[in-house]
Amino acid sequence: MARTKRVDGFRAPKPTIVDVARHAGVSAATVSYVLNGRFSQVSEKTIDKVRLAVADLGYVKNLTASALSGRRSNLIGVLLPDVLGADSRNEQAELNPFYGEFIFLLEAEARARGYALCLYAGRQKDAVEFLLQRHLEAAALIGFCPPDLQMLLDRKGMTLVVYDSFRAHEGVRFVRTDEERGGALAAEHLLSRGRRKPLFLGGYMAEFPDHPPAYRFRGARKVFEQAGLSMEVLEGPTSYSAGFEAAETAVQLGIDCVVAAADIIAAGLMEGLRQKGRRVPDDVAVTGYDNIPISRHIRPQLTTVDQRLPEKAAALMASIEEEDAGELVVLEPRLVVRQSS
Amino acid sequence: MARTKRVDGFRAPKPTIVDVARHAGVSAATVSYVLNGRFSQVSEKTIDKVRLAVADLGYVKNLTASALSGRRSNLIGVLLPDVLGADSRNEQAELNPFYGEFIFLLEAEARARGYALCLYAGRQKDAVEFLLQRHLEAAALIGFCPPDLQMLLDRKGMTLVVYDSFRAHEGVRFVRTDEERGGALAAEHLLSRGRRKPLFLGGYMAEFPDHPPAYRFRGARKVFEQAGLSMEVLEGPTSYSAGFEAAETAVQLGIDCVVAAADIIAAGLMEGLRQKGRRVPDDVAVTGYDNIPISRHIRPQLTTVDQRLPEKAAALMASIEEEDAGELVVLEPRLVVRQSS
DNA sequence: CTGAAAGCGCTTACAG
DNA sequence: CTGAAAGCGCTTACAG
Repeated sequence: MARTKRVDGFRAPKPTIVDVARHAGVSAATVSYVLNGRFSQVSEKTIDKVRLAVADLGYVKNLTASALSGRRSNLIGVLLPDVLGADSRNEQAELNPFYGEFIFLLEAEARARGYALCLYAGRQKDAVEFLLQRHLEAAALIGFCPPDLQMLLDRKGMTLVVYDSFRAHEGVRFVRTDEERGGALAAEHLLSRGRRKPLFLGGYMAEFPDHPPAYRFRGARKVFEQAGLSMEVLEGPTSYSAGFEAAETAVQLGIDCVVAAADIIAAGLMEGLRQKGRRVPDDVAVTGYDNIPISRHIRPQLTTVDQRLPEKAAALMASIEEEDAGELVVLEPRLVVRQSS
Repeated sequence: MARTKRVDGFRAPKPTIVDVARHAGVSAATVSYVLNGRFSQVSEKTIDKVRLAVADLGYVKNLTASALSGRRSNLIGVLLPDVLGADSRNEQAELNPFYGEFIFLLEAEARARGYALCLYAGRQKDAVEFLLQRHLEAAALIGFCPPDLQMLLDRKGMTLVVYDSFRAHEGVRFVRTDEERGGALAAEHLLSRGRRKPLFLGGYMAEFPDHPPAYRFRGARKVFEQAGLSMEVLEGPTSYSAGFEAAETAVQLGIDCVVAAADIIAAGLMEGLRQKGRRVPDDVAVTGYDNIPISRHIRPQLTTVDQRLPEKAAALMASIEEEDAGELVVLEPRLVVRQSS
């Protein structure tokens, strides 16, 4: 709208509600009622007149005005981690494929409910301003760990749903998978395959005991401990190269199975093991986590724990929309057995 | 904003420009001038007073109101293909990792210029309504081939930038890579490696002569023809499984190199070839297209053509923002030689 | 069932 | 340099 453009034909000015009202021979208020489905207040005949006028004029409601006049904006803010920026811990600046997939899932859920998504992936300190400025109805925090963002927004009355986080705050909603159960699932599976010398690979358990990898780790450890076994640990970032480089240590440790904190790590590890002449799963059984597409593509195909992304996207939107949604939705992860174990 | 929530403390009402004005002892108009950097119209002393009041009150401008009152919305619509929906031709419903990466790049570019992104990935027929409703300043079309969308929006005065498309429309801007050159790059490389029996794999050249794969195909064919060689063709969707299944035909054809229309196809092909006992690159040299992360991860690492995504994201935003941006920005692709060739 | 009017929070000519 | 006023396009009590 900012820029005027040379137009060969005539520029159709966007009709407003007043134009529709005039065209239909009614008041703007009446048009508004029809538009918003307040049919109890309008006669059938009037409804038809308005609808005809809307069609005739090609009227499209201006949601900006609608939002300003006190109604809902139908916009949901999605706060994403600053993967491209300096905040990121990922030295490769390589994107977890998970995000793209999740954004599409979320968008579809939002659209089905009449919302649109507004993205923000900048620095956390500027996130509040973003959310407050845009008249957003709610915010979904993905991979975001804002220290006081949640309280700040709560004071402004904005609904917040935090995805895949464990930090508990008053009045904030959570959607996540039972990560500990996921780790346990992987461990139980490896045990059932007769593995006895496990290694957990990836994540920063000491530094971020609140992040998913730490939960996966604890879930796996508990299972092995109950079987009288202890699990080695190798911390590291969530990247292919981290997994690749870990192959050497894995070999030195003489382990016979690996619970990787993410598929991408497992993929790197398997290639590293292959180059060292170790066979998967014969010498080392490997499980990943996330069930990203790559896990089906590499050979051997990766056994992994499915995050249930579609269900989580749906739960997230439901949690945003429903007044009485619970404070916490926890979905059960699912083991996907393939060739690597 | 839609929902009222129980708040333990008091709910801080968002201060408005009037509150700031009152606090600073000036008029709302003056506050607006300061907020918008119209400093020539305000004395230094007043500017300070206003700024102080803004800080005191924690004022954040309501961009919805700002947009409505005739100014820019600072919102850009991003139209994505309906990969999850019925429109999609991708039977696996598997997301091209390209999109996630591109969205992040675009968001960063947009943010740096003061815009936010608003996503839409629904049916094409509803896209116009989406764009018109939200008071968007411009739209970026990614993988979208709207028949008359462009003209429709042009009549409404909305800036459009079409990404990776070749359809020429009056007054629409394009950003893309020189796909024909990319195909040529791959072919020249394979020729220089002594390959003489090429196959082009993927895309629907007859059905969609306007889509990138068709251009890549023609670029590659031209190079081989000039060397006196003819190129086999195998059309198909852009998916791992399509590549995997093509391995059989590739072997039957007795070709010694493959120009794949996408990395994901090449990845599937290489695994298929491996299972048939063919070695890459010894028996068959393979090139992909896109340079997605997976191309570095599979073994042998895939030789591919880089799309120059970051540059394209920047060019797209520049094209949206700059009044006098050209109608067409074409970036040169780049060959990335790895192990598969 | 329908409409006149005020208001959402900002911006922008227009006066002064 | 500063402010009063109208307006952006919609919604919502409030009358009738």
